[in-house]
Amino acid sequence: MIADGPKEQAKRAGATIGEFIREQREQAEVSVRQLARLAGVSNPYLSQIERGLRKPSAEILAQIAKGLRISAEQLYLRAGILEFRDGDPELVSAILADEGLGERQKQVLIDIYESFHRENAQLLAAAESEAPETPAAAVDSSPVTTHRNQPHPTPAGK
Amino acid sequence: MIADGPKEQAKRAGATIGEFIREQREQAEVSVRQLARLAGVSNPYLSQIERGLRKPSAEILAQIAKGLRISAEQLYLRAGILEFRDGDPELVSAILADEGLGERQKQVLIDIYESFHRENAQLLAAAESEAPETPAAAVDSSPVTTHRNQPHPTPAGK
DNA sequence: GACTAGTGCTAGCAAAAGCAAGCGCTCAGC
DNA sequence: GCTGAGCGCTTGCTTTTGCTAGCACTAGTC
Repeated sequence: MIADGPKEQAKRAGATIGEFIREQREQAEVSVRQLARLAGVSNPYLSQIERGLRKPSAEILAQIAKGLRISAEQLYLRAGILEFRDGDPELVSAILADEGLGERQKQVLIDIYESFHRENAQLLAAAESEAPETPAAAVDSSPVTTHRNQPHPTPAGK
Repeated sequence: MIADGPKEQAKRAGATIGEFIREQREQAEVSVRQLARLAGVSNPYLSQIERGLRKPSAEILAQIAKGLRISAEQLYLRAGILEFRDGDPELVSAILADEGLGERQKQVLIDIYESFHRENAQLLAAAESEAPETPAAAVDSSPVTTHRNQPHPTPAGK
């Protein structure tokens, strides 16, 4: 499962996963201590993880994911525990092809997906017009801000 | 992600994963030393894992999976690192890989997708229990008659 | 019998993971 | 000024992980 060079992979993963956790934490606008408390890990250890000084176990990653309110798989992917699965170029097509969903459920999912995309695109455009000298920062901060403001649709499809 | 009682879960996982690895090894008719060599871990450590004396990291599990020629995800599931997911694991991966979404938006989509699947599974079960004498009518009225993929994630072995 | 090859496991150790205690710093309030 | 609260990080410790060296045992060959 580990493609090649477990040591190199782990080293790259160490830098990647720590940066990713920090990004998510900053987007959520919580401090190291706050996230550590939410996640149930020690704050020095979280700090070390973010700086790539430690390689956390899957269990710790799951706890951090819980604190960040994201799925553990996302952290596993970036930590190299799971592999990205290529193959589906179009998410909409994949949704439509899923035989475990009713047609209306498919439409609900597609609508939500597309509305997320539209909002992200609008925020990205607005951020670029406001801050043309820092486009990376604008991209990083936009999706979470949008998600916060968007009311959750209830899964009512039948 | 960890459902309940991380300590109890880990303890049960310790017994479960070790027994599972031993079963797979015995089915493959290889010795502890042979599998250890194939997997690139020490044979005493593999023996300890099988007997539940140690809790191996995801990296070690991935190596053992490679030696057993099974997917690492199977071992992760039994070790409690991954949880079973409703629906198509490839669709979940596609959502996670979509770069036009924020991480929390991805989580929202996955949650909704899974809840749809659970609803459909329940409706399918109810339809099958209600209409044993008219199977054709039950098939027509159910939103989804067949589910292509099993709830298990597909093996990612390469 | 001795020897070899293989078996699973014990014991002890080094390295790594994860933690608690505490540091120096910044900021707000008095 | 002082104090308290919060910040991220350092340090040292305990526990856990994963390993090496080696043991006792079995089976086969001479």
